[in-house]
Amino acid sequence: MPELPEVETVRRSLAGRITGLTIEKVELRLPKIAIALPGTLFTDALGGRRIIELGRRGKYLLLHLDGDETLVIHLRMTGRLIHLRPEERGAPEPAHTHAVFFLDDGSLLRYTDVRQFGTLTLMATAAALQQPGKGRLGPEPLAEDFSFPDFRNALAKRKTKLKPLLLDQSFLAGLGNIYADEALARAGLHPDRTADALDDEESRRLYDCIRTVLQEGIDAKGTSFRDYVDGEGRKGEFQEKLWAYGRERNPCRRCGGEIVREKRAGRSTHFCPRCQK
DNA sequence: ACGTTGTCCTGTCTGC
DNA sequence: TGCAGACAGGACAACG
Repeated sequence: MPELPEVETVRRSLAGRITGLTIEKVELRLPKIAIALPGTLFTDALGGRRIIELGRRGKYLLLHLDGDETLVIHLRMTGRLIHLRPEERGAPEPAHTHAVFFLDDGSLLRYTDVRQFGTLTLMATAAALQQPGKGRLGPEPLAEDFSFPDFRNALAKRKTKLKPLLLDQSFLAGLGNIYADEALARAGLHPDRTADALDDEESRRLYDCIRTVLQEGIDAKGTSFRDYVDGEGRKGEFQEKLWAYGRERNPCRRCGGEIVREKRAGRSTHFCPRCQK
């Protein structure tokens, strides 16, 4: 599941390969995944556009194009964006390839998605930077201006439990099920704790652990628990460093207690009942 | 404001 | 072994 560290890794792996190239043609095999500006055809709108820069906001990958428009890509769970150099473009096309971008250096960008949940949306760059999805996005957890006092104040305003709160993209952008569980595990906080009941020290731990776990995820080039690979088709390594996610019935790395997996808000939630209080 | 459920989708796993 | 059903989940809508 591409979360912030995975999307950032895709961004970095693609940036050096496709920045500055022009999209000559797009083949869209599954039209429902693509959304263009009203009254325009997605494939027509992208042809001839130059890729200026690759950005990211939360879990959204942003391909900034000339003409002040941006292709907003959300990979959801199983989306993949793989770049093939000119000499690699004969490689067999994977199943579930929904869009192919032909670039002017002879290379290809293939978009595949088994579950068809991901989306490609073309919109004005200003709109993409402000709000790439339907709802408002919360702060970027790794940005310099994401301060502890702000986070502490935001926590104090919310009566909801930590697990659903961390998954709420309007509260904080970029955490998904894996990194939410990891941040809570590292912070030693129970997923059912109520946000406004955290004291200063606990809030500080959560703030620090969210940032640490995301940065370590990026450093390890993402978590390849099931499907995820970067823009060059490479798996990440953070799955080897997880404390909680996917480790049910295994010993807690901090206290040796048994990690459990229980449903919270419809999602599997992994934690150590002994040391996450 | 908060919590839950349903929707989308298909590959993989589980149970009989 | 084969098949049916459950499960995985990010964003969003709808409802209580």
